[in-house]
Amino acid sequence: MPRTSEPGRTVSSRLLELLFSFRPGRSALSLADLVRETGLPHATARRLLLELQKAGAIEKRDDGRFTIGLRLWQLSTLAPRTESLRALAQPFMDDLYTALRQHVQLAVLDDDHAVIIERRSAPHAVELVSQVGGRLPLHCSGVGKVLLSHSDPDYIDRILGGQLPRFTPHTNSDPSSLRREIAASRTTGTATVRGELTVGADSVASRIMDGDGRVVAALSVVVQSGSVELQAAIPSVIASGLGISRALGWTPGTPIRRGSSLAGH
Amino acid sequence: MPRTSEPGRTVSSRLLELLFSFRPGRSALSLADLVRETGLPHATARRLLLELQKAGAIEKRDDGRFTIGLRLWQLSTLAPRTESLRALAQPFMDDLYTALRQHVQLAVLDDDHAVIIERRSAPHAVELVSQVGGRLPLHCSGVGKVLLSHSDPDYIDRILGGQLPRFTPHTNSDPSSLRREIAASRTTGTATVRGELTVGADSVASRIMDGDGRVVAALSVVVQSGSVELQAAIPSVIASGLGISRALGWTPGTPIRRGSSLAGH
DNA sequence: ACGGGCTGGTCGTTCAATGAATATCGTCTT
DNA sequence: AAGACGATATTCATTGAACGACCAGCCCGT
Repeated sequence: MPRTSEPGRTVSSRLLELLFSFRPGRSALSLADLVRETGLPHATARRLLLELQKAGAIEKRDDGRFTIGLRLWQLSTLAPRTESLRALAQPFMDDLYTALRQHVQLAVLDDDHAVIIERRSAPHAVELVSQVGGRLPLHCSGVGKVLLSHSDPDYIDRILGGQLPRFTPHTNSDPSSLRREIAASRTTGTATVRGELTVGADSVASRIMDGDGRVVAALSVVVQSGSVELQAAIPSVIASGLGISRALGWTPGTPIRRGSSLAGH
Repeated sequence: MPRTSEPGRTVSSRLLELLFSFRPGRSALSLADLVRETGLPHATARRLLLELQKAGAIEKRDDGRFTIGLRLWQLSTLAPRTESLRALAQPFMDDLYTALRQHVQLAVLDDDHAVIIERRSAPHAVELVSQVGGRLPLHCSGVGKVLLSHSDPDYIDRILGGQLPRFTPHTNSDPSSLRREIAASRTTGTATVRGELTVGADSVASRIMDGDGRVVAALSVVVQSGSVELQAAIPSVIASGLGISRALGWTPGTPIRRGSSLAGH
């Protein structure tokens, strides 16, 4: 007797679950991998994967493993808040990188995390945890604090009231202390972290506004602890952030608004 | 009595059809737009769109229109032949751009087209038809000719035997003439086009090899007709292409193979 | 007030989706 | 060589999830 599956699971949900099984570090998955990941029966997974493949959403490599397809990548270039922002920000990031020779990151808010949408990487600088497309926690990353501090109060409450995992001994996981930091970040438009996410990595971030004054992104520089005086990097990050904001149509007179946090969940 | 729909159309196909309705220039679609585009009934389209939204594949803007979601963009960063290739190629493209101050494009082969996966754009250079994520025809673009010439003979036959649309009076749509060009391109590793795709735009392209000697991409420079002597740009494009190839693990001794054309269809 | 275009929601019918079972292939192990 | 294993393919009777006609608001411009 078939129909063993839990009800409420739609075809679409299974299809999307298969798609989103691909993660950084697990970007080439075999049928068996996907079955393990999703818990779907072989036959079901295979059928759905063939449909995904036919549409070009995924591709099958010579070794039988599946990878994300180029058609899906093309689709993703249509995502707002990435391609246009990236294109505008690139020259500024190049300049900032040239000036400092340190990691430069651009991130936006999504679903309780800061998502890195562009980076300039120094080959021999600190090793970083995440790559383009990766996610950073809001409470202990430079870009995260900046983005969080310019969100809705409700959203801030939810984040600070939830899990605040500690990544290093320096991670600040105290809600009231964080709340003070957030308040300060909202007035200055910047935030700094010292070894809170990765031991030996410090970061300074600054906000980026669109033409309506909404904080839509954050720009940061990550340096090895002690290699560069972080304070000295702040003005350049602020200036570059303002430059990108200007390119987005923002002018110094425009009042700065909280970003529409697109609250996840 | 429902069930009017043509049989053979699966849920998955409808879901993917909705997703792939998003195109450059049509990147924010309302429910009604998507219904028109796909021919699905309102209710069906809405149900599927809600599932896509729940999974984060698409997002709903304040005005009710749907756009590609950030989660989907994150997924796409896992696509092979894009992110890794882009990251490696970027410095070389920067250098080439600095040297020439002209459009620089990086493209790979997919489904009968050359797909642009990265670009450096000169603000005041020729207006180009396509953007990052866009597609170029194989028979009348620089990158297209290079990629085509390093494909399987069967694939070349299929392309040259199919439709060869003419975009300008200079478009070469004669199969036998194109075959000679392709053969030449295969020996030199480069190709030039003069106003074949866009009037007033000339282009020169060079191949890029991976560690196994497979031609996996093509690099091109696009200039306004007459503004720069195209011949003069060729050496720099070749050198940059070789630089990227070296970064991919290729060494001059490695024999050059036809790329695995991932034949569409 | 009215029509047209849009989004949001309901519900009985039915066919596409399901997954246990089986086949097949390649690769180790004994 | 035989057997065990893990993987990818393929089949098919059963059934509940997907379907879409229909209806209800809502916001326009007229």
